[in-house]
Amino acid sequence: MAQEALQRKKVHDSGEILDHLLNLDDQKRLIQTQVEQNQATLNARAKAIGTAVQQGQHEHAVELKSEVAQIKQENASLENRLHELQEAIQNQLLRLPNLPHASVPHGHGPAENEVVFLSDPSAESTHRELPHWEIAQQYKLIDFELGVKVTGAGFPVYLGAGARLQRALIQYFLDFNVAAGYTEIQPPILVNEDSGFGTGQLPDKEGQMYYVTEDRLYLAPTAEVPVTNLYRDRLLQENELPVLNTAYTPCFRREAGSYGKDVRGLNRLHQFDKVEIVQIVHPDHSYSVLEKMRDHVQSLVASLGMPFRILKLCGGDMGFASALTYDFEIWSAGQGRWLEISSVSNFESFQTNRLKLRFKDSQTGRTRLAHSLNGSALALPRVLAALLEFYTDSKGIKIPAVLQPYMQTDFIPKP
RNA sequence: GGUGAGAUGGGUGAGUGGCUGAAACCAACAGUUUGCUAAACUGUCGUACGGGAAACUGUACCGAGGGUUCGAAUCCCUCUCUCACCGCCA
Repeated sequence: MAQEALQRKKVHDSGEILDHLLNLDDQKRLIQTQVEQNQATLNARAKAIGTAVQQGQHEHAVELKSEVAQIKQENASLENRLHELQEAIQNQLLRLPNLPHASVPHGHGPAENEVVFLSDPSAESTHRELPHWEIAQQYKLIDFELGVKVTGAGFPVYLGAGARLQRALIQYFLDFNVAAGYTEIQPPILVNEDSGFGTGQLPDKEGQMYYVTEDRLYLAPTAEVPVTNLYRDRLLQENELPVLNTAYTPCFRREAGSYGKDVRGLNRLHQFDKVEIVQIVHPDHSYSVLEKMRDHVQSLVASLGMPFRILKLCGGDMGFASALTYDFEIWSAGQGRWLEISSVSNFESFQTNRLKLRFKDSQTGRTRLAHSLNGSALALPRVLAALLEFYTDSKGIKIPAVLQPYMQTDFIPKP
């Protein structure tokens, strides 16, 4: 069953890996039993020596000591082997992706994703003259060249109304999330190695993250990492669930090896802004919560008034840690293509297992792993791209109604 | 960067070699009692892994890793982190 599920996530040698794991586990158990039996004997002997010495039976004590020495020696090599096996199992396990939910479509890539919502059947026939990078230049909203000078490609500089538009989007998104019950968080943007493992970026995405060698810290690729890790090593009471957090952070991605028109303008950046929502919930409710998060993001995207669609990702296109993912794509009217602006996922216990994030089940009294979910609400650059393309006409840029209070205007006239 | 102190269960916090998986208190849970709430009383109450159908039982864990010892939360070494004071600084 696990093998079939793994194959859906494009783990081709899943059979081998699982056989190997099961084999390792059998060996481990066998040796663990032996080691523990020996240790039980040692513990008993230690006690016996104690009483023997107290009662002045020194010869008996000496006898016992030599016996202990022998068992210890025997156990040393067994323990070494046990540690080796445990490490091997851990390494294998860390490299195994989360299993997809039963409803996840089969498939290898974007072509097999399932469109589950389309805001407007004629979306793809919506065309505008200019791509956003030309609008941004004309209106002096973004200067890509300046960013290259200061840092490098993929680090745009937002200017004037462009900068204000960024701030308006961030604030609107945060306010929208807070109104839905999310608590706003301002987390650190640099995270340590443990946090990277906690949410599953490590070891899977080593090399995708910027790394500060001097202090051994990673630049967060998404607020998901610091915000979810807030709850690492926590044992929550059941009544503390669900946890709803939202956070705005810049996000940093190295994204090596990408080039061409797919990455022009705001399509793909090394630094970008994103407002994230994170929930930590009772495992029995995580899928109904996922649907609620999907609805929440849907109404947020819809409020911007542009064509968009929702995809249920197929196994091959899903992330390492996810069990079920909905992607939101907005129509880029100037480029004639869909752009991903949000990804909403249920990670089930994949992250919480690594995080040791548990709660006390009030019915059974047992500790159980919570489930974690997150989603973008929303990622800025492609929203801005689509917005500029969709709302610009020969006279200027119309500001969508929901952003007008933050922009303090409804229109940016053509210069 | 310098100096000093520290790291124990959900929390506070005792514990300097065997009687400590760990006192006490708080929180939590179950029950008793008073009409509800509150209070009081009684009891339960760490985690992981192994064995067992289960009752239960074995092992490990007192920041992490090593060492001394028959025996380590307790002694020694290394590392990490936290706190305080000083220096520097938005």
